[in-house]
Amino acid sequence: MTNLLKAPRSDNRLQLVLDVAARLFREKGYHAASMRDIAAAVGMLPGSIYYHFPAKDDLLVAVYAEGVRMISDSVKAAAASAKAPWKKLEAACIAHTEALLATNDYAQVVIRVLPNDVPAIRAKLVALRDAYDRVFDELIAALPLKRGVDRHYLRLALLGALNWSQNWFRPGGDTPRSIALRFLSLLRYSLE
Amino acid sequence: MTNLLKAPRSDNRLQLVLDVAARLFREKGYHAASMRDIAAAVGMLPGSIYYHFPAKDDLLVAVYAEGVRMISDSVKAAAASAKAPWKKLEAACIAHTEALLATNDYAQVVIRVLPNDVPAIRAKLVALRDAYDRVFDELIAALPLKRGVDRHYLRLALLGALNWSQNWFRPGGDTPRSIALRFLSLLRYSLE
Amino acid sequence: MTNLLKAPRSDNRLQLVLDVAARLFREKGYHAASMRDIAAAVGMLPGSIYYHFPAKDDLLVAVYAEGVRMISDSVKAAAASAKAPWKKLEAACIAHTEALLATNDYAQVVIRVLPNDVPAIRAKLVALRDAYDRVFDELIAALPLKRGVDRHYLRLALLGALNWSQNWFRPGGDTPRSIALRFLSLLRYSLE
Amino acid sequence: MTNLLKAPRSDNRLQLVLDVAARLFREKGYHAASMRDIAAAVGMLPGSIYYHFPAKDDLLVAVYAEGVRMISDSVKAAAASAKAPWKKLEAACIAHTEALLATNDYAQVVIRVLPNDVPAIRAKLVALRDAYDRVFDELIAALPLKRGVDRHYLRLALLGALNWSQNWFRPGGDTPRSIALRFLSLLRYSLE
DNA sequence: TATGAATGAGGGTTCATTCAT
DNA sequence: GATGAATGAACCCTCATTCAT
Repeated sequence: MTNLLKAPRSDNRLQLVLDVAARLFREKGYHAASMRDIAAAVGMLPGSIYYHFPAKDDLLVAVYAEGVRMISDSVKAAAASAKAPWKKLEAACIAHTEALLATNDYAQVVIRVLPNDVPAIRAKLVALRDAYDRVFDELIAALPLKRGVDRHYLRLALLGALNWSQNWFRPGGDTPRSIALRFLSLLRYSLE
Repeated sequence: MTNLLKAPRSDNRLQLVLDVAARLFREKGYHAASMRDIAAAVGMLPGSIYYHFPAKDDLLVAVYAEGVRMISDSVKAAAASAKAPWKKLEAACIAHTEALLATNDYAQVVIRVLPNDVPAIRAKLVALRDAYDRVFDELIAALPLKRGVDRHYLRLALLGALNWSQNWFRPGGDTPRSIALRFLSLLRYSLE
Repeated sequence: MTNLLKAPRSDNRLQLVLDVAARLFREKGYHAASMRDIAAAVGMLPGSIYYHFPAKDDLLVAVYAEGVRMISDSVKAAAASAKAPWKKLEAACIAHTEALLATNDYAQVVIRVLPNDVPAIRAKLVALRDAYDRVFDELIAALPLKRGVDRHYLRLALLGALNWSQNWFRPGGDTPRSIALRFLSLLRYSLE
Repeated sequence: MTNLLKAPRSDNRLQLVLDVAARLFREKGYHAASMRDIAAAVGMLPGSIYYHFPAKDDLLVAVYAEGVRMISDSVKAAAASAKAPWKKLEAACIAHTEALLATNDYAQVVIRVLPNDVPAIRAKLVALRDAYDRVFDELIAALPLKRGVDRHYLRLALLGALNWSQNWFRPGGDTPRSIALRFLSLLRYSLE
């Protein structure tokens, strides 16, 4: 007489490990967050994590993947809620920035931890980041722009400026939303 | 014609230590570059580094300080070589980007290693970064801009976009110079 | 007839670590006995000790606590085996001196390693020593003494003389027992 | 044209090194007081000490020897100032205890640092301690005592109790003088 | 006399990881 | 699923000491 509802139970522990890893990778970075730290925060012993993940590397990959999935979903949903191309991009940037600065440990790890920090999985992390960039490529492709504007560089500039905000953002000042709007408007309108 | 003033007694190993540390911090990040790595690359024993720097922390602070000094000098010199405000900013951005992406291990460390990565010296690193930001504040203050343009956010957007380029730049593609020029022009001119 | 309660899963290496630490701290003192020494004598790797004790300090505290417990138990048992106050004290002094000079690594560490040698845990070590002193305070409180005899100083003199014997005792000469008896009799009877 | 009065100058540096070493050995013990600590407190570089002393061991031996000389002189002088044997011993004990607890870094090192702490020079330190014990042997030999009193154990008990006071003495409480007097009187007079 | 610069060994400790239970 | 106990390598750093200058 097996209980069919029991299945999700095991997922919950794994999910908890992942949540904690995401939080600690965000807070301290990859190297400074040790498996011991993570295990302690989960309420497990260090060795027990290895039942769920074969190595620390894999934990980071899993967090990264989840981070990309989450921010991607959230950005896509935001974009879908608007009609006009610029409004879509605007909604996307707001969602992106909010995930990055406030909402979501997973998403923050994707920006905080550099692929170069873990050479063994660099390629995987880069691939995940790249996949996410496609979302913005599409939104930018839909914009009506003056001839000669390089859409590739526009994406690089926009996301670069937003991503870098992780380095100077302090809660209590401007909101992620207003940061996103300001950056967009700097790019959209002529300065002179 | 020997230099009688403060002639260093031996060939300056301290400088070499600093150079090597800058290179390894840039390549691997702070945590992944060990004192053993640095010592080995210098050709010293690990303990010998401590004659020159009391702790790994201090090595990073020294590299950071030197990085800020170098990039700052180079950016100021570039700006001084132009007359018009926009041309000054342009020269500064080019110098900044070149230091960041190609030229200078020290400068690259300032962007690559996050203050948050080393909590014990976070404040020092932030202060050094901030001091550098002032250089751009001045250049931007001199620009003739439309009323309503937020100069603070302009600096954040511009430097953010440029700094983040460390994460996607690959030698052999666009040059640092052209990256700087493209970003500037995206910001300067209306997109539509 | 197996013990179902709290059966230690493997042969208790923690106890072995403690025993070895006690021996080496006694032989060499705290600073001269390295974690590597202790690990080697146990047959472990240095890092493995840290599974059982978070720091060398804690190892010493544990040895000290065990030393105080052991000598305390042994002294109390000896005292309990006699009736008259002076006989009780005599038995206690003999037990104390035997633990100190011959029997017990743990007890010897309590006398050999000075609280001042490890400032970080000085207070803990002093507290443990003080707790032990109480045992003798009680035995001395029960003595029938001439008016005017300071019982506090009597304890200090007696234990001081006995403890210091660690510095001149050589096995093969007078036994701990006879040392204790001689010191006691010097104090008990008039010299002139 | 040499200055004949210059000679003592060089002695002063050596003397300073010795003074500082005595102070630090007393404060921290032998192992915890590093050559760096000593050099820094002298205002020298670590290597410079080796001009005066070939090794740390030798520094300790020198401090020990000086300590024994000083306390010996002081005890002998005190004893010489009294006439009666018991008064001589009393004066000696007071001088001994004052040197031990308050006055003299050198003397304190002789009690604080155990010969066992530095196996390489154990024999030398023991010999120095032993030489000092002779002073008390003579004073005790002169006492008029009841037959059967073991003078050897009397010295061991008396000095043991006094020396151990280093472990419980706190400035501000009883003076070294009164400690010495109390211990002597405990031994001298019958307790019952 | 002393310094500047280093050595070589070893200090305490932490790391990711393993594996029998 | 997880624990208890350990491994082996590496961590940052400090030690007493040396020696050309």
